[in-house]
Amino acid sequence: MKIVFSTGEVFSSDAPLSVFDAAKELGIVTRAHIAATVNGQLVGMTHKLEGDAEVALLTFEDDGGKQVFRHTASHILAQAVKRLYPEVKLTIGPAIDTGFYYDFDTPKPFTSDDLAALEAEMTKIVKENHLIERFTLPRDEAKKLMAEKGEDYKVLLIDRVPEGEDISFYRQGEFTDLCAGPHLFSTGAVKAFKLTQCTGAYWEGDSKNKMLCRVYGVAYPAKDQLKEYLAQAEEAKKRDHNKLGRELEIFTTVDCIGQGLPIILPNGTIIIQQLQRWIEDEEQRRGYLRTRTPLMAKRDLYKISGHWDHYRDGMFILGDPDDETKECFALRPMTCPFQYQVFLNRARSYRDLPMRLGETSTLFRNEDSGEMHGLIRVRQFTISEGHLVLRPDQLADEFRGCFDLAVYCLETLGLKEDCSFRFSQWDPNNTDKYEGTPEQWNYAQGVMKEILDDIGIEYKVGIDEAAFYGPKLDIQIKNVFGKEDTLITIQIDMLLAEKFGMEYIDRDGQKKIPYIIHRTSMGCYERTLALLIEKYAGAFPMWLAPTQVAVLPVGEYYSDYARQVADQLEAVGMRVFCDLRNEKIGYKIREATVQKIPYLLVVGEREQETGSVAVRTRRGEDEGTKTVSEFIASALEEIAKKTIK
RNA sequence: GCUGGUGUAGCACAGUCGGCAGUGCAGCUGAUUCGUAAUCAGCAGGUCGUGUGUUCAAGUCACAUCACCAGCUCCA
Repeated sequence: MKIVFSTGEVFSSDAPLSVFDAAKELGIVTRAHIAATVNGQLVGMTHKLEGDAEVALLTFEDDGGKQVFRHTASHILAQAVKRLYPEVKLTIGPAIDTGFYYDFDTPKPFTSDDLAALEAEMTKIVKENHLIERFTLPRDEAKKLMAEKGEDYKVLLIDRVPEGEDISFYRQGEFTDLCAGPHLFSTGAVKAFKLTQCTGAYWEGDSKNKMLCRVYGVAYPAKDQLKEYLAQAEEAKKRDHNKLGRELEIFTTVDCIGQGLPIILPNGTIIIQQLQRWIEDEEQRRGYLRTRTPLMAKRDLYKISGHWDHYRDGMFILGDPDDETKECFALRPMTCPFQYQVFLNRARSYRDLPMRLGETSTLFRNEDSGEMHGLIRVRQFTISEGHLVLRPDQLADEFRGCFDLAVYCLETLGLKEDCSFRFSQWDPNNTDKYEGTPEQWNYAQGVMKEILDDIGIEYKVGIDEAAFYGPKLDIQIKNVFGKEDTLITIQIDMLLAEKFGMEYIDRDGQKKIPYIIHRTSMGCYERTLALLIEKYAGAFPMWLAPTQVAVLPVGEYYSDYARQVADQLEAVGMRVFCDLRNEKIGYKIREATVQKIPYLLVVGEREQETGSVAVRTRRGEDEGTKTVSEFIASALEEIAKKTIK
C-alpha cells in the first residue's frame, strides 16, 4: 500500500501500520503532531492504515488538532469526575470553538469549589500520563458494559449509533468512555487547562428534559498559551457593551421599569439618531417609501397574519385574549401586517412594483425572563424595517438590492468582517411551527438558494431557523463572549400576501399575488449599538461619537477664546464639550481621553494669538497646531466620509 | 422558563463570630491660575435591591420577591 503525506513524502508498506509509525519511518513526525487526517477523515496518531491513503499530520494549530486535543481534555475531566464523584452519570463531552465541555447528571450541581478539586484531580491524571486506547464492541456487549457501570445515558446513545457503524470506546487508566473519538496518544499532553464555569444545560438541548450540570473548560499544550487566552478573555470582557455602555452613559436599566426595557441615555440617543438619519436617507436614495404605522392592533389583524396562532406567547396582549365579546389589542411584535395595509390602500398595477416600503419601527416582544441581555436582547426595540412587494421576475434583483444595502451598512459601520451568513430553513420534521405546504417551502428555499449561490457568498444552513412564513438569510455576529446573534435578516415570504388578499393587476389583466421580501438594512438599533460599543471599545468613529471634540483651555484666562473656538465648531454642527473648569490641563486631558472623545483641542496663549488649536487625539497622538478653519475642514471631512480610525 | 452566581453612596469595592455604615474615585465648597493622562483642603452623600420572619439586636441568619450577570432553552 502507498501512503502519501501532504508534505510530499511517500511511504510504501506491505503490512498495516499506524499513522505514527509511518510518519516516524520517514522521520517527519514531531512531538507537536497530535492527530492526522486520513483521506480527509480526522483520526488519532495510532490509527491503523490498511490501504492506500493520503495523510496529513496535524498539530494544535490545525482545527482538527485543536478538536482532538480539547476532546481528550473533556475525557480527562470526566475521569476526574468519576474518581471524585462515582455516583455522577456521564452524558456527552464535545470539543467546542473555544475549548470543551462535559455534561454530567449530578445529584447536586457542582460549585466553583468542586471545580478547583476537579482541576487538581485532572492535574494528577495528566501527570499519570495514561495511554489512550480505542476498542470496539458489538452492540449488545457495548450496552451491557455501560449498563454495568450505571451509565444510562451512554446506553441511550449506543441505541442511536447507526447499524453498521463501529461502537467505539476509549480507555485511559481505569476510565472508559463511549466515544467516536479520535483522541490524543496519552493524557500527558494536556499540559495546561482550566475549568472556566459550570452551568445548567438540558439533556439533548430540550427544555422538557432533565437539566444536567455542564462544566466548561479550556485546554492548551503549553502554559503560556493558556495564560494568553485567559488574558485575552479578560480584555474582551472590558469591551462588554453591558458594562462599557453603562460606564459611558449610553444606557441604563431601572428595576421598576422592568427587564429588557433599557433607558437610552443622551449619549446613546445621539448614536442611534445618527444611525437613523443616515439609514433613512440611504433608503430614500434607494427608492424606499417611508411609512408610519401603529404600535398596536386588534387581535383580528394577528389572526390574519398567523401571529395569533404561531406567536401569541411572544406578544404583549392588552385585554382578555379568550373573551371574543370584547375588544382585545396586542402590541406589535413585527411590522409586516401593518405595512401591508399601505399596499392594500388601493388597487395596484404591475407598474407599481417593486414597491419598497421602509419604516423605523418599534416592536415589542415578550421574551422569557432569562433571555434578556443588555442591549442585545430586549423586550422593546426599534429596527430599520422594510417590506418589498414584488412581481416574481423582480425577486432576484430586489433580493440582491437588499443584500447590497445590508453589506453597505456593515462595511460603513466596520462590522462586516465580524459577520457570517446563515441560510435559515424550515424543519420538514417539525412542520407545526410553520405555515404553508412542503411544496411552497421547497419552492421558496429553492429560489433563495439560487439567489445566494448567484451572489456567491459562503453560508451555513440553519435547519429549523426559518420564520414561520418563509426562509431567511440571517447575517450573524458574535459578541465579546462569543455568543452569536442575528444582526440583519432578509426573508422571502410567499404566504402572507395571499392571507392578506394582496394582489396586483398584471400586464395581461389578470390578478396576481405578489412576492414579499421582509428585510432590515442595518437591523435593530439597540443591538447594533451594543455591537458598535464592543467593536470600538467605546471609541466610536467620529460621525457617531456622542461628543466629537473637547476644547480645553490651559487656564481660565483663555476661556473666552476656548468658547469662541467651540462656537465656531458648533456652528458647523459639531458636538463639542468646552471644558472651562478651573483645573490643570493634564486633568482635563485625562478626563476627555477616558471619555474617548476623538479630538482634544488645547488652547492657550500661543493658540489665541494665532487663531489656532493644538490638536491631540484620544489615542494620545499629537497632531500639531492647526488653524481653527483647518481643523474644521479636516473634521467635517472625517464626519462626512464616516471614516473609521 | 431552567441551572448557578451577584445585589452595601453616582461608580469600583471593604465590612471578621449577628453588636454605632466604611475606603477610593466621582459630586459640592474653598484655595490654587496651571501647556498635554489625576493640585490641595474641607463638606455632603445610605430604608445595605424590596418584603416577611428569627433574635434583646440583622448589611450579616431564614423564606419570598425584584433586578443584574453567565450558561441552557427560546429568538418573526
